Amino acid sequence: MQSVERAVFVLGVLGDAGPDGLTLSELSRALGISKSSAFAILQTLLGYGFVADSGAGMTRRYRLGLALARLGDLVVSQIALRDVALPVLRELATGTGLTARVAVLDEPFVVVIGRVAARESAVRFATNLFKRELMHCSAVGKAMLAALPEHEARGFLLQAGMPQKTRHTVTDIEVLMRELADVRGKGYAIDDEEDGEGVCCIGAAIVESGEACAGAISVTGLKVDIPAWRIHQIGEIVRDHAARISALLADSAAVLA
Amino acid sequence: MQSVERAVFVLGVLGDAGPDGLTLSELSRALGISKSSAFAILQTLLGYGFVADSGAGMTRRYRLGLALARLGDLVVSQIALRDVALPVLRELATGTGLTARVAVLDEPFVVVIGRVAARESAVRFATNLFKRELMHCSAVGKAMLAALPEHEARGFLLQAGMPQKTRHTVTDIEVLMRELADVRGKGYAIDDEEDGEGVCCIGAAIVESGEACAGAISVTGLKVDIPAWRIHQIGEIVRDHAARISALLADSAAVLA
DNA sequence: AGTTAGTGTTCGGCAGAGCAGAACGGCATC
DNA sequence: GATGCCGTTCTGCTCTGCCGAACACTAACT
Repeated sequence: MQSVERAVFVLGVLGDAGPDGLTLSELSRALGISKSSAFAILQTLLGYGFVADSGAGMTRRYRLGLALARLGDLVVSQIALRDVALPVLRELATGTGLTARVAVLDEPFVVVIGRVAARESAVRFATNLFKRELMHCSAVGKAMLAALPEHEARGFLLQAGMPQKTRHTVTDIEVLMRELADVRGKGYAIDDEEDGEGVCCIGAAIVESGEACAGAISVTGLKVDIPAWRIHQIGEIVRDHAARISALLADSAAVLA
Repeated sequence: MQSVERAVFVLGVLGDAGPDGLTLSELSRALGISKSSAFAILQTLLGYGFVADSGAGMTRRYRLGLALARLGDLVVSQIALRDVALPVLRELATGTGLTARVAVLDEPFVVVIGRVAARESAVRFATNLFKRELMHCSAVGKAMLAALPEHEARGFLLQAGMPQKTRHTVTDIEVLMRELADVRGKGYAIDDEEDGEGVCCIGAAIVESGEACAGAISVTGLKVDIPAWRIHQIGEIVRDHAARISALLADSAAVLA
């Protein structure tokens, strides 16, 4: 569906453009389509608030509209896991002094849906929320892969690919599958500078009442702040908090039933 | 642009449908279009994460996807006013014991972009964030209307209409314009059960360094908790907090320049 | 088991939606 | 005044995206 596809691209480009937005001509050039086509799409999206125009006379600029904020808020509020996990994450963050995060599966990717920064953390981990991230080089991703049936895990890795993000990234699928067996044994996964240089994460999966994997949590810190001897200790803490979230999730599901 | 319009409608009904989503047939009936058309649109949106499918074999269910959360988050983060206002709103909420909110103008409507609930508030004001609301029956709306040039204010009211939401709603434009003159004099606007029965709001506009109106803030409480003699006192507090936000906003703009 | 009503998915043919390109009217800057 | 570049409008051609029907399948009754 070409026309819808183009509309999606428009939103993507406007999103990257920042608060000042783009002019029609810039947009049409960025998309490689004619001005008139871009104009028609913009007018439609404008009518429903998906884009907004800074109506300053001529050389009007277009940016993302508030209707997207509304829909986005709706999506977030529909994720039961988020509300359940955030209070526990706060404890986890203060307990370990690290930044804590929750993520869910978005078919071949993981998406971080919540974050609690550590009070004392010197560094801000400004990872962008709600963005699709690769599974093979993050603690949440590997924790989920380990919790999934093996053929599904393989399928996701094949779909998304395993690009080398740092020199520590595991790019061989068989090596990773062996690591996942180890993760299953220990109950937590480690990302040792595999996504970002100098950054280390430890994560554990959340399982929905014996069923499928519902998500995962992790703590993030600088490699310097996480010496080898603390890893196992932190791993067990993360695993236990994940288990508590799993239990809470089962309870809240039971209330609804 | 019909095709894009339909895609927007798809997102709209999926949003209303809740976390469980809809099946393809339900969706096509709700939209009044053929199954095959709805299918094509869904496949396109699915590819970019705007919708997600609970891939359970047959009778697959579609719901809003996380890409919308990403874009929504982007939109929110692009609103400079929000970050500036929220700390001040916290003070306002604790100071008055009422729920505080920030809103911006979305051409003929207002949109609440932030909220700080009062600690002790017995009632939860679960007004939905980021939703377009009418200007003529809210404190933030009237505060903005008063801060705008009169012809613009009239234009917005005509575009959006002035439906009667409660028996206290002002539905006559001339009556409202006279009230706006009073608002300009006092520096704050009152919504006295004009939007919801028993609910009372007091708001003030935020002006961007002498320029156009950048937004507005308000406090919300039950009519019972806001006796007549407190209104003026609260109004002045709200006005002063709005002025502080205006000043902070000018500072942050100056830093960028 | 057989029937029926529901599902999601695919295919083809027709029509009109949406494409590009050119033309128009304003606002700048040179 | 001339020259770019802006957003917007128009027109005709073409290919997109529409619908209806057919298909594979599940689930619930009979």
